[in-house]
Order: sequence, then C-alpha cells, then structure tokens
Amino acid sequence: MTPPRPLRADAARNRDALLAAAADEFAERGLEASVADIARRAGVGKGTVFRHFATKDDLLAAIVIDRMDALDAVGQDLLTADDAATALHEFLTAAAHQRQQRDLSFLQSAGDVSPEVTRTRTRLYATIDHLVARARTQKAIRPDITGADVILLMCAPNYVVSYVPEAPPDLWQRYLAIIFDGLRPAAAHPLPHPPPSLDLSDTAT
Amino acid sequence: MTPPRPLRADAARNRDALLAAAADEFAERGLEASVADIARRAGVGKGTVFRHFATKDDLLAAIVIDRMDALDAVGQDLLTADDAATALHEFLTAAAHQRQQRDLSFLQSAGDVSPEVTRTRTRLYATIDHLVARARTQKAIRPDITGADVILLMCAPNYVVSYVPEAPPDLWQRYLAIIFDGLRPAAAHPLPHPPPSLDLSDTAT
Amino acid sequence: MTPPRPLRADAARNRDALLAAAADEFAERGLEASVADIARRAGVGKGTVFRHFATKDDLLAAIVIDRMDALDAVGQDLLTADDAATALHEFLTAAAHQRQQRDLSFLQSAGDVSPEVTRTRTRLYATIDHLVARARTQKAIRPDITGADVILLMCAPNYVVSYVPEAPPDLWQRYLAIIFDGLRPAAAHPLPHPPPSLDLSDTAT
Amino acid sequence: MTPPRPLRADAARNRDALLAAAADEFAERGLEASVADIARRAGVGKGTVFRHFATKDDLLAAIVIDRMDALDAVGQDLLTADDAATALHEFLTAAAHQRQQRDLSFLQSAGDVSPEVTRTRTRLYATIDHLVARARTQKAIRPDITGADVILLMCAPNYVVSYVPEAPPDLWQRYLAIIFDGLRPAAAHPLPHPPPSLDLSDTAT
DNA sequence: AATGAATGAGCATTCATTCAT
DNA sequence: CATGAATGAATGCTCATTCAT
Repeated sequence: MTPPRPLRADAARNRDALLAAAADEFAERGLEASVADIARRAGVGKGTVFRHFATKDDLLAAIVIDRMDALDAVGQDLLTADDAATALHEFLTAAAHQRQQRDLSFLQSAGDVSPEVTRTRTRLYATIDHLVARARTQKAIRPDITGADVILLMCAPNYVVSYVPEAPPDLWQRYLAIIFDGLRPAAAHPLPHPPPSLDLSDTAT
Repeated sequence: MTPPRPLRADAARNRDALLAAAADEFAERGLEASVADIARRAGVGKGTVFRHFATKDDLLAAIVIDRMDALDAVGQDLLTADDAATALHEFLTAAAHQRQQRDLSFLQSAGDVSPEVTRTRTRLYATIDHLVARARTQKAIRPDITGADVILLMCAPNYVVSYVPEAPPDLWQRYLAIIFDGLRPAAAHPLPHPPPSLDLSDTAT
Repeated sequence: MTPPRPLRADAARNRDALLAAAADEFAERGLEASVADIARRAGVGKGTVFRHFATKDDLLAAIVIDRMDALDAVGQDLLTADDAATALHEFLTAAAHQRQQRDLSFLQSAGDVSPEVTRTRTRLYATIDHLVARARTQKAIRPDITGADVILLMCAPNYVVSYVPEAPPDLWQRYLAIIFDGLRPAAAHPLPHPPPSLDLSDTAT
Repeated sequence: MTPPRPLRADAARNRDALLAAAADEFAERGLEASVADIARRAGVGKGTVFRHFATKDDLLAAIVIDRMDALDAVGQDLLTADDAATALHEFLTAAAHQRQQRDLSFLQSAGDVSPEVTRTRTRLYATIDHLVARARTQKAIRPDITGADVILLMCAPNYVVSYVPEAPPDLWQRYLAIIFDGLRPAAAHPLPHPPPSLDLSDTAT
C-alpha cells in the first residue's frame, strides 16, 4: 500500500534523519522553515529531501502521520485500562509530552494535505473519542464533554507554554492539570455553546 | 517621547486605514500576508506602508500595541467592579471576542520587536495581574492560580477553536467556560508545576 | 482593454529593453533561455522581468504578439498592391527578414499560451489567407495551394538556414526562392495530400 | 577503432532498449526529456544509462548516428537506380518518413558533439550529394541546385508539419511535393544567393 | 508626501551526473 | 555489472525593502 520495497539501509537512515530534522526545524521556525535548512540540519543534500518526499507538504504530512500514529498506539493501549479517568489523563500527558514545543502543525493545521493524513487523523480521533466516552460513562468527567472537546483542548497546554520565553520543559503539566480540572464534574457550570462536530466518520475506503 | 510630530490629517487617515487593512489581512492569511496586498486593501501605494512603518514587523507591532491597549482599557474598567469573578470572566470574554480568528499571534509571538511593545505588554500584564489578584482574594478562583497563568490561558479558547474547519463564530465561549471552570476552587487538584514568571516588572526606561 | 495606463517613461524603456533582450536570448538559446540571463542582457534586475511579464510564458507571448502584429501590418499594406504575386513574395521576404535566426517560436510553437496570442495569430493568418487568395485568383500561384500551405511554408527558409554553421545573413533568400518556385503553376504536379485546416475562423469575442 | 570490445549479450540488449526508449522519449517530449524517464521506459536503472552513454548528449549522438546510418544505407541503394529523379524523391520520402515527429533535430542541431557524428554526417552528406548530382545530370532537377541545398531542404517538410496541431501522419508528403516541384527545372527562376558550402570534405582523421 | 518601479535574496523544485551498495 | 540514492547547480517565481519620479 505504501512503499512496498523495504528501503536500503542508508536510505532508511537518511529518511529518519530527515524526519527528525524536519520536525525540529518546523517546531522552531514554523511552517516556513526552508527545505534547505532541513537538509542541512539532517546532514544531507537538498535533492535528497525531494527523493524521499516529493514535496515539502509531503514531508510535513509524513511527520504528522508519524506523530498521530504513535499517539494512536498509546491511546489504543489505554483503552483497556480500568480507571478511565487516569487513562485519559495519561493519554493527554503523552500527547503533550510528544513535543513540548510548538507542534501546532500536528492537528488540523496540516490541513487535508493528503488522504493518508485524513485517514490517520480519523483513526486517532476515533480512539480519543472512545477514551473520552469511557471516562464519561465512569462519571470521571462531566457529561457535557465530548471527544471533540478533548481533541481540541489537547494541544492547548503546549500552545500556552510556547509563549513563555524560557519555559521549563515540564511547565505544560501545570496547564494540562488546570484544563483537566475544568473537565471534571466538580466545578461544572453549564456550557454556553454546543460542541462542534469534527466529523469522526470513517470516510476512508 | 515617541511620536514627535502630530501627523498631518491625511497621513493620519492613511495610518489608520493601513492598520485596519493589515489587521484584516493578517487575520485572513496569517503572518505571510504580503505588504503589497495590505497596501492594496488600504487603497494606498506600497511605498506609503513603509513611510509609516519602517518594516513589516513594525506594522505588526503597531497592531499588537493597538490591541493590547484596547484590552488594557477594558481591564482597567473592570478593576473597580464589585464581583471580581464576573469581572475576570468578562475580561477574558472581551479578550477572546477581540478576534475569534488567528491573531492569537498578538502575545509573545510578535516578540520584543520594539521596546514599545514590551512596555505595552507589561502594562497589560499588570492589569491582568490585578484582576486575578482580586478574584483570588475573593476566593472566586483557586489560590494557586497566578496572573501569569491567566495571561497564558487567555488565548487558548481562540487557539483551540482555530482547528475547527467551519467553526461557528461563538464556539470559543464553550472553551473559555471549560477553562474557567478549571480555575474555580471547586475542582481544584494540586498543580504539578510552579507557575512561571512572566517578568511583570517594568523593565522599560 | 490591455494596460490602460500609459506607463512611466523609464518603465517603458525597460519593457522595450526586455523584449529586445528576450528576443535575442530566445533566438540564441531557444525556449530554455533563462529569465536571469534575459534580465542581465537587458541590464535590469531579475524581479523587473516579472513586474512587466507575470510569467516567462507571458514574456514569450508578448514577443510573439509583437512580431505577428508587425508582420500583419506589412501584409495589410500589401493587400492593396496590384501584382498579387509580387505582393505575396514581398510578404514572405518581410517575414523571413524579421529574423534570420531561429525564430521557430513565432508560430504555433508558442502554443495558445494566451487568448491574446490566439487572437493575434488568427488575425495574421486571415491576412495571409487573403494575400494567397488574391495570388491564386491572378493565377500567379497554383490553384491547389491554400493560405494554410503558405503559412506553414513561410518559416521554412529560416529554419533551413539555421543548420548552416556560419550562414551568410541573406542565405534564406535562396530557399525562399526555391520554395516560391514550388508554388508557381509552371512546375505543378498533383499534390498527394489535402491541405490542413489551420482554423482561421474568428473564435475571439 | 571505436568499440574496442564486442559487448556482452545482455549489455547489448540494454543498449538497444535504451536507444529505442530514448528515441521515443525525445520524439515525444523534445530535448528536455529526462534521463530518468528514458531509463524507466527502457526498463533499466538510471545508472545503466550512464554506463552506456557517458552523457545525455552522447546518447543523443548515438541516436543521430543510428538514424543517419540507416538513411545513408537507403541512399546508397538508390544510387544505382536508373531514374535519378525518382531515386531522389524516394530518398527524401524515406528521410521524412523516418520520423514525422520532432527529431528534425538530427541534423546540425546535435552539433559536432563527437567526431563520430561528424564522420557519419559527412558520409551521409556525400551520398546525398551523389544522388543530387545524378539527378542534375539527368536534368531531372534544375542545374543551380546543389547537394547542400537538398540536404538543407530535406527536413523542411517535417518541420513545417510540426506546427499543425493534430496533423494527419502523412501530411508531410504534401510539402515534400511542393518543395520538390521547386527543385524541378520547369518553374525555375534565377536564385538570388549562391549555395552554401556544407564542407562535405572528410575532415575526420 | 505618495507612488509604484526596481532590486535581489530566498524559496521549492528539477535533473544530469556520481558513487556506495 | 546494475542499481538507485545522493548531490548541488540551476530555474522560475515571490516579496520585503529601496529609491527615482
């Protein structure tokens, strides 16, 4: 389905180096990080980037997919935990931990750059939806919170922290805690707007 | 100190038109909105942009300062309200309302591009700090929440909503409500990390 | 309809310099002449090329249109000459003279890069068609020759000469003469294939 | 003298496949056909192309040589025909038929990329010169036409036809007929320029 | 003061060619 | 020998910024 051929050893190493370098570069300079800088950071020639990823957008998509898949795996594991509240908190912790920097790209911002991204995102969203549903059933979180709510709030801790000039690397934990407290039934006040639909339907073939 | 000369009438009109056009353009297309488009939207020549703002970044800074000043005025007003909790909530509502779109960039992202920005930001932060202190004193919010916490969380509702493809214009209210519930004493769990310092001291000359 | 504004004096000078430089460069190195080289040859910056012609193709189109219009003017003049055979010969001479070098670009090769090109070409073709029709009526050329035939053969002398390493500048006259003799009734043998249609209809609005 | 070693069987097969693939690709997309596409079409790796032909230009030269040799063989055969006029016409027909598409580039355009090309071209030119001389002697063509004239005019039919958008595959026959009529004594008018010298002497070592 | 023409650094992308596997 | 991964020069084009009009 994806590339059938297993890739030569050195090529695989380069591909990984590129993904890592690109993730760092995108994290530091946003979407306008240049391909040349990414190549330099990965220690390869500019042309090599395009051998592996036909387009800058494809490179971005590959990073996004990688991240989302890794996160989905974590979520799948946690689906079988007994305590749904702890499971959801652990999931959000893993998500925030993935990058303590400005990973703004890894949600919708990457757009529907490729059907593969859409597919992967849909899968991840479904997993989160299940995690949230379980927590709701166990009354660990308030009944008016949906999966979409959590999906949207998930990145807020990292975002918020990105504005602190020399932030300690774990500062996001503070804001995850505050937001998570907002999800608990204890402090619940009626919500002034219905939740959005993020279209979790499976539109993939 | 800063503007030495009161600016001719037409020049002032141009300056305002430019600020408005730039704000719209940045809101629609993000930071990569082109100076040429801004000039066209303002109905002036490209050169005029640079007569008023030496640099694209200076233009951005001017917008940021405008916004922060307007918000500071709102905050100052609310400092005298009786109910500190309501006052803080109203302030956050005003902040989120200012733009439901992507000029969340108006905090640190504009960097310390000019001492004027720094000065204005410091002033705004101090106001917010007071609002939060009053709410804390009235036990309307939990005791472990600082001004810096609120400053950081303030933009999260807009950020979060920016990932919803065709978001209804008031959706941010939902997430402000959730986050605000997280600030209330009712659901408070111990916070895992001390609050950051945003250096509210007045470092300007 | 086209650019309504009359263009500043220096801008017009640059535009002309660019057209001339581009024509030379295209003539020497074919379509893959680089915009950078054209700019250098015209003595302007690279950006200036794109201010005047949004696209390399637009630049090419402008040249083509210029040439075709000039040629059309010659043809229009000759439509009123008494001796249609001489008129046609003079027209073909003017066409070949326009560039003794590889002007391969100035016919279909530029494709229908813009409706303006199409329009201009249609006009030129119609003029040629009239010239040919008159010559045919006067029995100066064979009856089985159409306007399309002449249009196609028109560039052959230049093409043919382009393969002579250090061709004398008037060598094309020799081949125009030979081909023109082929158009005369005297040596006519039946033609083995019907003439093509070049769609001389006026499809423009 | 040139190929020192008789080439292994599979290598020879690859070489032929490459020549065929390259000829097709050049015909379809012109000189800017990419080596990668040629390799893919031939079913070999890109590196293999360069093992056989040190340079893209060398590959082009090899094709040119192939074509010129094939055409020379046809010409040699026709040298013994009784009717020199028919022989010449048949030769030109064969030449035009070789490809009705855009490998008219196979004359000078390939330049003197290698001495081998020069040598082959010289041989072909000599053959054509003989064919023309015989026709001239038999008064089948006008006395002021030289071998060089025919060599140059030879590709005109293909060239001319290349500007007809969806040309029927045999359209070139029409223009060959017209040009050939121009070579006949019947319509001959004095030629305005002496014939060029194409240096048919054998300058190769 | 306002304009918009000119500039050139910077960008994503292509491709002939080289070289490790 | 064959492969295809790596390379980097070159290209068309954009855009913040400068400057002549």
